Amino acid sequence: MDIDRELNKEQAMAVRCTNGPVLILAGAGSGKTRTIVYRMAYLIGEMGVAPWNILALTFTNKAANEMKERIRDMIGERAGTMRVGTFHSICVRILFTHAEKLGYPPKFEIADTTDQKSIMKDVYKRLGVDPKRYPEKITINKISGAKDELMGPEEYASFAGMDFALKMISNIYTEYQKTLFSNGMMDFDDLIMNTVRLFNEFPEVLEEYRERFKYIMVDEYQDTNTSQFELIKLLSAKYRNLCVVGDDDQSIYRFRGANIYNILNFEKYYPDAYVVRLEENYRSTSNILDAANSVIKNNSERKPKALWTKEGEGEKIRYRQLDDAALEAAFIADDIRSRVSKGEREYGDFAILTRTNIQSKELEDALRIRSIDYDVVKGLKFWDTKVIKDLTAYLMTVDNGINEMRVRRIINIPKRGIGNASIDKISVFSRANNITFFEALSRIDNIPSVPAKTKAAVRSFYEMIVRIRKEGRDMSFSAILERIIEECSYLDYLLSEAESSEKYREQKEYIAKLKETLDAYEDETDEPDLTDFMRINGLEGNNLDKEGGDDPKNKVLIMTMHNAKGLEFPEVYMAGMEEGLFPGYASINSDDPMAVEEERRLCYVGITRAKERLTLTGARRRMVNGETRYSAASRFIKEIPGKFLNLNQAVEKTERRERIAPSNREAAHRYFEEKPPAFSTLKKGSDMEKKLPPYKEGDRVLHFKFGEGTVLSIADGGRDYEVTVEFDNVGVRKMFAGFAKLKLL
DNA sequence: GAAGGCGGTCTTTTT
DNA sequence: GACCGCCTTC
Repeated sequence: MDIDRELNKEQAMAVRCTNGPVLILAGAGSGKTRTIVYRMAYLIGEMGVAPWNILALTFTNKAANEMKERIRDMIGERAGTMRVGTFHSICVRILFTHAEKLGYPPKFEIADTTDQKSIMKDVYKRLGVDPKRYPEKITINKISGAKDELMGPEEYASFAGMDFALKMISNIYTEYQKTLFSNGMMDFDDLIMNTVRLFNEFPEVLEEYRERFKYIMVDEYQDTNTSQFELIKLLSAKYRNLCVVGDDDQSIYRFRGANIYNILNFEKYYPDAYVVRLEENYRSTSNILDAANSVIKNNSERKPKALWTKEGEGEKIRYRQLDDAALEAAFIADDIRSRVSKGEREYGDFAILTRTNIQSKELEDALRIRSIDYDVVKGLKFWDTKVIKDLTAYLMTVDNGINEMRVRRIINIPKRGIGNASIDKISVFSRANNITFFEALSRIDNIPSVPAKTKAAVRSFYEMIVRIRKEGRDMSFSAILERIIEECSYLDYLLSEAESSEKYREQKEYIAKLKETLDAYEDETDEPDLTDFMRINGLEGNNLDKEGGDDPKNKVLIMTMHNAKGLEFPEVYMAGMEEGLFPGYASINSDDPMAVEEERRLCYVGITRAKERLTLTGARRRMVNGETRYSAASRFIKEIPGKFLNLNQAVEKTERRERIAPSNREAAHRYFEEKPPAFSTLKKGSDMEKKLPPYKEGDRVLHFKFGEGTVLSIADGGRDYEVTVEFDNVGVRKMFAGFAKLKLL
């Protein structure tokens, strides 16, 4: 390892600065991971630090795995004793050893988003809360936010005080927490909060980990929330060897509680912190980098910085506005295909980035039709599927039956004639007698007012589980799973429920995948245990991409920009660059100006994924929530100076006409004749004639969808006029006069 | 208790 | 357009 030759000056400084708090401000593509990995190797190789004294915290499993791999490449097997993982997985490991101190069973389970929802539903029912007045989702978010700020139910109660609505949330929070606890579960936020609690309440435990983790590094520091900050603060307080790496411009998880001020104020919190800035970008051409810079500089809350590169200008960034989402997808797919057929690229060189997951549908269709290999990188989908939820609930019930929620889930799957009324009675009975829900099943005869038919069904369900449990003692997990599927005729059930054969096939694939995962787990674990299995996998969202057919590498990747963080591709498409989608309506309409800034950071992340060629696309028309929505080009496009952009409108026109499906041709023609392009900033040489709308400020107008409203202002937006209208029912909206077709009243 | 129909909501992003 | 929960009917 020759630090001075293999790293630049700043990177080398970051590596050599091993004592005390260090803040590495690492711009996109500045060799951040490289620096971290070298730093760890340096600590071990040059400073004589024992590998097991190093803790590296990341935000995603992907990042953790990459880091592990790279450090292993550098220092070999010794790397195995370093602790590298996500905040959540590290906390799980700590809690695994100490959960009993907090009163949890040592085999606690992790409640994922779906589990949270069903627990919340149960809580609402018991407390008699109206989900219409207090939507579950919002409540879950509030509770999650409280936990991020380390507020337990008691603290929340005193914070709520006499405020009625807050008190309601507080009551729900208390009951929710009790339910989780009695099910032996922790949700994601609990993992962090409880670890902090453990450290605060048991100083000897904290001391143990302080000694263990003498050197702490935190990646993606800009995404940490308050509880995570507290955690690393506690852990690092003794030796103070805390090195955080991040980029405030890439903070994109505020909605999940990330506190950007953790990084913005790091130097205030640690006045003696050594600060290194990595500003040389090794990834992108200067056109791409300059575009990214010019977008992000519109944000107010950021540390000023200047990314630069030795790379040449490269190609200009292309922007294409197509007429609808299908044409947008077709444009991208054709573009990729032509690049590949010319032999310039392989499929694996391309990534298509989207703002939302739903956007992938059209893109997938377009790629599939053209036989282009692709993969969609999806979040937690696998473990969140109905089939997997069902079957793991079965497995856990066979294993121990402790978790009421899981038993309830499957007691009537497939239909056995055990309805909600009876389930509730059993639940009440179990509480009254202080036994578990599953135990109550064996005493179903003692529960009054359950119909005889139902009782018989419950008995046979209970006996089946006990039977499989007994027989399964010396079977592999996947064999037990097969037994369950057989005994319940689960496949028949799926077939009868499935709305399409395609879906059924997919579900069977999921089952096969689950079996595989179970087998792999049993193979590589000394003392396999289903609770442990669930815990590991509940935290690892997408290991679906591990398989991926013949050549998993050579595929076009479709993913959200959130998912793309930390990755890079020779060619990147950013699809859906439209006002209302990106930035999304929620952020535009938010009264918090920081909301749009977060979207802009996401845009910055997207742009900086591209190494050589970046294409931005948008659709004028898009189906959203079952209705057509017209949108103007994203403001982010307008923030990119023209000199970095290439707008080849002529090309677009011919492409567009070719791609229209015959059935839509007529409608499309009509559409083109009527509608001038909405995109407005690129005025030079416009041959469009813009017409002054027939209304003026203060006039009452009618919109085909939004109804009546009053014109607030009309602004010259280049090719078209931008009209702001305050609608009586839907509030203030901005639109282009050419599109909106407002009628004067 | 189950099945089928209706109406409301959702789509931001994830550990 | 899809999904979910609620309601009605059998």
